[in-house]
Amino acid sequence: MKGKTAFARLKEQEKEARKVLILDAAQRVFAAKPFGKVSMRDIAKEADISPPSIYTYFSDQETLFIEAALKGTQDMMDAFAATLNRSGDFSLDQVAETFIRYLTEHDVYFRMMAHFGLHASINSASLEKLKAMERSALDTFDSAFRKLGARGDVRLLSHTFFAALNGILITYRRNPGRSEEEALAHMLRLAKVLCGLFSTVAAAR
Amino acid sequence: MKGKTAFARLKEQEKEARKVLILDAAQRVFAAKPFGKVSMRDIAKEADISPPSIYTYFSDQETLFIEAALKGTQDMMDAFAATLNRSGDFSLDQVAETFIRYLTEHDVYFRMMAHFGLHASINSASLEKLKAMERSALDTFDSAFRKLGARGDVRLLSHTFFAALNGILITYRRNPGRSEEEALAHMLRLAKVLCGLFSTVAAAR
DNA sequence: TGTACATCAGTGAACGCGCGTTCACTGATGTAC
DNA sequence: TGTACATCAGTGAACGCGCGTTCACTGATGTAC
Repeated sequence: MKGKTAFARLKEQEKEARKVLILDAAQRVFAAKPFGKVSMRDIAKEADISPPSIYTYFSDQETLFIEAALKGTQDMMDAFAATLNRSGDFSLDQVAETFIRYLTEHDVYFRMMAHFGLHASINSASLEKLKAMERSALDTFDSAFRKLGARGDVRLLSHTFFAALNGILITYRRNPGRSEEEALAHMLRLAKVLCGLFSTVAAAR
Repeated sequence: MKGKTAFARLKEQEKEARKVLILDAAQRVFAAKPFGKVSMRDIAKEADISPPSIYTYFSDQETLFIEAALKGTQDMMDAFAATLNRSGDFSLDQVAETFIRYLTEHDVYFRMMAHFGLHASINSASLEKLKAMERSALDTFDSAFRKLGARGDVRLLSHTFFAALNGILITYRRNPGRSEEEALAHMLRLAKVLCGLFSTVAAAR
């Protein structure tokens, strides 16, 4: 009995590992083309398996896409937090700049989040994961505001700040006619303006 | 000769009118389903013509979609300006609230703009139109900031403000688990926070 | 250890579908004489 | 005014394609005795 369950557990782990391989392949495909143009065949090819194999691990396309997007977003938040920890600087300016830089460099994740924002249709388990990630980002902003001396309803400031950063990205990330560096420079400039506003007011509270 | 050109002109006008009918039908379809799921057959059906007929007026799908999105966005900006003019109130608060309310109620247009921001691939004539529209929105913000007493580089403030409002919309427009009214209320609350920040700083300059 | 059977990840081929677009044709309207 | 011809918006049917997904099968691995 015990041997059997151990064996079953091992098998499950293997299966889980192969799921992750497929999810990673999916993310590489998403990085290369718009969400709506990614096919099961694309992902299978990238993962080096046949298209039907995918159905051993995911019941259908939607499930795979949502899991991939969630994992991608989670990976992004982890990397974002790691970068901040490495720098040791949690000032509002630093957080904002890291956020903008990070999402500009890895814009797959930004497109994923934007996709959720635009066409949200998601089950409650996935939703909970997504909310948990947003919460962790907001916590980071909260502590930056507290450091600035803000008191009271810091969360509302964090919501606004988070939304504003997202807005800078969606509005100016693709600034046609300008180079990517110019677009990035513009976004960082706007983020600085934003930080200036928030700092003044947060400190004044 | 003169009769002939007059006739030709009339014909052209008719053709233009029928183009507009198709574009309007397209907009109604876009309002009902996500951008990526709209087909030529959908639009033909809505316009009450056969799918091949569309090709008399538009060379291909991409051309039709871009023209529809541009017309839609233009119509939106016109209606936005008209609403502001009707109220006669160009304060920052009023402009922001109208912007949020307008794009929440007619979210086709917001999705169109977001689509441009995400998957921008557009020719230079269309690009120029789009930029002109953005400029007109920014002008509105500029004058609101001037009214607040801001001097100097008002445009940078307008860019930031515009981006931040877009961000509030994309981040909280679809807040799953909350009703539409609650989402709207939250967005208006954040917009107020934003206006507070901008007002303080603009006035202090 | 050897053999018959069970399990199950993985596959090539195929199915049915909806898509953008083309084609050959129609039929209404305008033109020429 | 009547007739033969030209123009052109509009159409039903069809083409070719890529898609998500299913199916019957294979072949490797594990199990039972």
